[in-house]
Amino acid sequence: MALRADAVRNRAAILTAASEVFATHGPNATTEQVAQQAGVAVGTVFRHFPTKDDLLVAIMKESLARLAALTNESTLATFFDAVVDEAVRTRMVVIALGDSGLDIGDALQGLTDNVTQLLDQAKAAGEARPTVQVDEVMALLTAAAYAAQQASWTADLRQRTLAVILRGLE
Amino acid sequence: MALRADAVRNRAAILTAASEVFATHGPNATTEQVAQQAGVAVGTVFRHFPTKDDLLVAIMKESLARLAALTNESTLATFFDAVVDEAVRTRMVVIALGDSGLDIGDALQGLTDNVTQLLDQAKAAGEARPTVQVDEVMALLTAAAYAAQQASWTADLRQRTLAVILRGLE
DNA sequence: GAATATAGTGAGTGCCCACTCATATTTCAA
DNA sequence: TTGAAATATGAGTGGGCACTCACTATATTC
Repeated sequence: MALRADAVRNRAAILTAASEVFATHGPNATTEQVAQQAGVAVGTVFRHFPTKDDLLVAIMKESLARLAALTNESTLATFFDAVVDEAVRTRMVVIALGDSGLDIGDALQGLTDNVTQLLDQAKAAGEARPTVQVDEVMALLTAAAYAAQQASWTADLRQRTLAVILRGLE
Repeated sequence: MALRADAVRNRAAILTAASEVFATHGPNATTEQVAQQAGVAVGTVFRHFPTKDDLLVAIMKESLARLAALTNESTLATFFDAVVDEAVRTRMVVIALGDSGLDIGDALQGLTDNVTQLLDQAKAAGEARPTVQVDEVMALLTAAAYAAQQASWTADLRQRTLAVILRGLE
């Protein structure tokens, strides 16, 4: 057998709790806080994720996977929106897309692959000029995600800022 | 009199040291590291800047002031470049432009004022459409500064990414 | 060149937090 | 049902780091 029933349950609870706690208090939130939110002792958290960084990596990968899954049903424009949404909600993608020193290379690569397809479609639809490369798009996604974190961002400012970027890609 | 000669000297040394240390090791660098780099004891650092945050605020303000001074001799395009430069060099502007919880509101306001003028000039020169507002520009500056921090950014990627943003403003 | 205020020193203090481990509890196979 | 393997528990440990303070050193004033 693989994993005891309670272990499965707790692992899930910890991941959920970690998402909420880190989203609310940022990556400096305590492992203790996560444990409490999950209704579990600290030791349990560390059994499942030997390191706080492991926990961070886990939820960042979840986040990236969620975004990668979205590319199927998105245009470049709606995807930018989705990334910003996710960034605001989880506060983690930003670090993920960015340079965090954490090892999420593979998940990032997966996302990049999907964005490449999205970009190709956009080019075909005349929404992106042919000379645009994926790395620019990834860079702009990171940038948008980060900037969107500002407390001062209204829905309006967000819309206008993304509009500038999208117009720039055309 | 205001400040003893050695105090003036040390204060300057501490600021310089702090810039270097934080630029190299990020904002989590130790106050002890700063002291060493400045050739001074920790106590001295704390005499001048009662809090580590005070020190961070001080060098961020320097950075922002440096940028504000640049707006006179810049176009919108060269200013974007300058901001990215400063971001890469100091690693601090990013936090400054962003939402750090630190109190730099006034310095940010000063910068915003200058950028407003820059934007007006750009509009007059036909380099920015009249509907663009300053807050978008500030947001895009923040975004660019952050994205530029990625280790993976080559000069080429940077040029292409900024080009997209600038084209979007037109 | 004292006298006094001002500044510098750095070992020490307390706090926070990631991580451990001896012990208690739960699951599950037989 | 039972017992051994897997998990959970949470008080404790260690280390890092911001910040202090009793004391020493230096600058300035007259």
